[in-house]
Amino acid sequence: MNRYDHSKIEPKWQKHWEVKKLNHAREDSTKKKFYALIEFPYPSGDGLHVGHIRSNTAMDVVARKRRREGFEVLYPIGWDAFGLPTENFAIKTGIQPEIVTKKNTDTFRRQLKSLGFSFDWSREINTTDPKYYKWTQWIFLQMLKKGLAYKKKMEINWCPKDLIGLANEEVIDGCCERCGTKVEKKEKEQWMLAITQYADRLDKDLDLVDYLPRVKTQQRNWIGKSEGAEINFKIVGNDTVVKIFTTRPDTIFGATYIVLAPESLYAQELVAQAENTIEVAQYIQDVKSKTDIERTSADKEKTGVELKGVRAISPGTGEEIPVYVADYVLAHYGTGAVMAVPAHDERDAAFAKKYGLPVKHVVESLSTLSEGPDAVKPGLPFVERDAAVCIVRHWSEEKYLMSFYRANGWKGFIVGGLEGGETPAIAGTREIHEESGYKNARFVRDVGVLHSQFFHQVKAVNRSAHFKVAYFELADGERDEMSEDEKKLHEVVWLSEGEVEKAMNREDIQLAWKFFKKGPCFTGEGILVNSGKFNGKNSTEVKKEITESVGGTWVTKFKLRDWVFSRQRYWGEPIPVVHCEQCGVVPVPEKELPIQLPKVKNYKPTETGESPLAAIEKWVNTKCPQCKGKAKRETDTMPNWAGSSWYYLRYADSKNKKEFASIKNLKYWTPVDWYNGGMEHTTLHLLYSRFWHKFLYDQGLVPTNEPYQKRTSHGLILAEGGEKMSKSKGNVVNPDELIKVVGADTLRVHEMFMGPFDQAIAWDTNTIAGSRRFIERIWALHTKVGESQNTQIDSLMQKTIKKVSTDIEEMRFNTAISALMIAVNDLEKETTISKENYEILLGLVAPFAPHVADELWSLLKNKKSIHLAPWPIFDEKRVVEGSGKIVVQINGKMRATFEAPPGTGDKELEELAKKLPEVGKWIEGKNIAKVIVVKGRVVNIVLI
RNA sequence: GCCGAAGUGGCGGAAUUGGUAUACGCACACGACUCAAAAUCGUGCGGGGAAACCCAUGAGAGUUCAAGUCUCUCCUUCGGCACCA
Repeated sequence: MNRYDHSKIEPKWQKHWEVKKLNHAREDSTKKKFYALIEFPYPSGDGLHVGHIRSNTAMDVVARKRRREGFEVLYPIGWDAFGLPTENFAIKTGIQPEIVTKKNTDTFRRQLKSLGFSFDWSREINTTDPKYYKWTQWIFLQMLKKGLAYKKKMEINWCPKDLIGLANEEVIDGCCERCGTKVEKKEKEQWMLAITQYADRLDKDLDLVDYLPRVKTQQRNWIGKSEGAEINFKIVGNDTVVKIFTTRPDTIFGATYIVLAPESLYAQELVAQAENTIEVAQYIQDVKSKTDIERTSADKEKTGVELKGVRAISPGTGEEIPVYVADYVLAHYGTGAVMAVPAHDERDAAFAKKYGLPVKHVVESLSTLSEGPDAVKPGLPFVERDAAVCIVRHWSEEKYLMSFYRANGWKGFIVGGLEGGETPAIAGTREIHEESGYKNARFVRDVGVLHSQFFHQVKAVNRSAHFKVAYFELADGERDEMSEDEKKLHEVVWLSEGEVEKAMNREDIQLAWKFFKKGPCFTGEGILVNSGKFNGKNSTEVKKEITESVGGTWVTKFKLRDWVFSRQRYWGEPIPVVHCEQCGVVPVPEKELPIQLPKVKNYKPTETGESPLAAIEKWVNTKCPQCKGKAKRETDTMPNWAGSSWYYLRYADSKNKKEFASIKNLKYWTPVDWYNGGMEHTTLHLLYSRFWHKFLYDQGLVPTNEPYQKRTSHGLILAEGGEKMSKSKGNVVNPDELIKVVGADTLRVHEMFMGPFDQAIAWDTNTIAGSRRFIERIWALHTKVGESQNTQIDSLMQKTIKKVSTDIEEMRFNTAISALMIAVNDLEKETTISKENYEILLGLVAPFAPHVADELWSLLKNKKSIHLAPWPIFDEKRVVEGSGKIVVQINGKMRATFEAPPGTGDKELEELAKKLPEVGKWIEGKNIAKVIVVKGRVVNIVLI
């Protein structure tokens, strides 16, 4: 056999591995286990995507390496087969989803097998198999039992033309994806899962697992934990109390009104008490009829309406303040009501500005310089001083007067002390004249107040300055000469807005400018004022104290919302409950599971928006398990996230008829050691399955707190133009064709070599030739195997073992292949290669190109598969120290290289370097300041 | 707006973690083989320059004997979240 023919080799070895059950995982093994997992595919009609191949190959490489390292490896596969595309296909064609699913999974199975993935096919699962979804339903019942599943009225997206409820992803720009009709909102009772009860643990336990940092942060942001205070605001004249949530209880003395979310219970309750009930009710109605996009679009102007005659008592000041209903407050977060502090919250500021509401400042900024010559000197006392900061506009141009102080390099505005209770208007006018000579400055307005602590170099004291920022305009350019003293201290310049922003080099001055340009809304930490007994204190430090003083409580809130678990669809797991006229919602007894999907003729939802199951009377009408009276089955089905929330557990014991998986098997296999999947699943699937797992853990049904020990993510493969691959764009790459032409091994190698595994990359069919050549070269090398002794080659192969081994662990597959290519290039130059070195090469290539590796391995008269051979072990003793090439730098620039035996002393290297002619011409007649020698690598000669 | 990742040849991308920038592959050019082509093999391949050398890792500063790598500022691109009080 001489020619490399992938079309013969690949099916041959695939069959061989299957017959020998090479990839079957055994839980009775005495070996240490390793559970490798990829996200099981949705078997779409498009067939396998090159993206699937990328992540499957990656974990296949890891799994194959682990087996050879002596682990008992579970690398399973199955089908996440419930879902919309199949159902929509059924609606359109009338073909049963089961039949479509069967056809699609057959295609996927054939394709995956043709790629030689080392899946344990004996554990194959399918979420649409009643033997599987029996347990999905069973887990739901356990949640129902524990009160984690409940019903709630929710709004769904409703297409009035297709008469169908739409998932969010089916709504494009507020319109139905398929018919373009504007989507309406419709209220429906929906099943919910209380994932929020696990919010804190889902956040905290991220500390226990080894996930990609970006996965962790994305989950943390999604969960959105934040701490704050709940504080009651009494409504004047009756018993109503509005509880608000705030993370800034320290600003409570600045609350000038409160705001209720339109959908909140508070709004519903208080609308009747308002003098303008009709107006408010109309506003609430208007908000409801808006689409999500209209409501949340980027920088939409805030709207709202006052509840006239309704007043709340601010618990800090005891003052009566107005009550508004406005859609910038969300009903589902916090308590659905907020106190508005326009002085210290940007949103409240915008709203207050629009509706002319009062602004009360209660926190003043305090910046303390801690770096540079003006940094506060510890130990020195502070000298307090009131001062005006003067922002001065040019008389004819859009320019502002800045003052550059010579002593400390401070670039700011003209500052002058306020003597004996002066106003900034008076003091400012005087100081502008004194410091710049300009005579006709006119005070326009106060801008804001801020405090600053720094070391005053001229006065040699720590200064605690209270800056009152004021805005002036010059009437004309009339000016006196600046005094010599002033000229020594600073110079004044006119700068445009952009130049001002670039020039300012102190935090306090930047804030002064921000107040001037954008209004004095200050959202930072600072000193309290106008806050009764809390005046002068640090705003952050007294948060809890203030909360307590107004009778509030300190609480933790989450952005995460409960999971809407109902779908008004056919192709999903039926929710296993019945609705009894007598007993209400009754769970189906566990022994009656699974509740199977009945066969139907029409897969379209009913006109009332219920799932098509509602039309199957024989199925719907049933008896109540409790009272045996008339009852109707729940016709909602589960979302396709349900089956995928626990599938990794089923793999541990996929044939079990008594339990979803035996605890014995779970104890052996779980947690999943390494789970690779897409970033797009970070906040849904990954979080949902962590939630289910924790629930099962709490019931004692699984042995671990977390399902996945390690989580990594692959980058997407895009079409050649860089867009997403999609059937509609016609840019999908067909793997069958590629496998036929270049072979599975080449395709696998190519996908690993394309680029960094975790980054998105555009497909490029042209470059695949390089991967094919690589394999052909490995093939050709087998004719060179013979007697050979070459320590250089031995060393190279040892280094390659090390590089490939660590690169696989870090998922740097592209550089692993690159190292193998380098090895092949060097081996090609030899006339003979030792069997040992060739076997090392094959051993390292095997996880990437398993078929050709096994074929060549057998040509070397090995009886057992290469995939049963131990993973090559790096032997440091056989590594020959590098050739001893030393780089000579002059002032850090490479000028020459020379050879020196490894272990040459530093001094000797220096002397050798100096003797080189290329070096001599640089150092001749120059003084050498010093010479730096990096052991065995660099000699850097530094000239003066 | 906030959070995260990244900017290196014609292209995909390397760089022992601060020590020869452009490994490996693709494309391209030339040569060998061939009647010819493909395949294969060999050589070359960041820019400027005859050369000595000089310039180059998004831009600008800084630290260092030495910076793609560290620090700061800015620009661009891609992801995620988006009125979360």
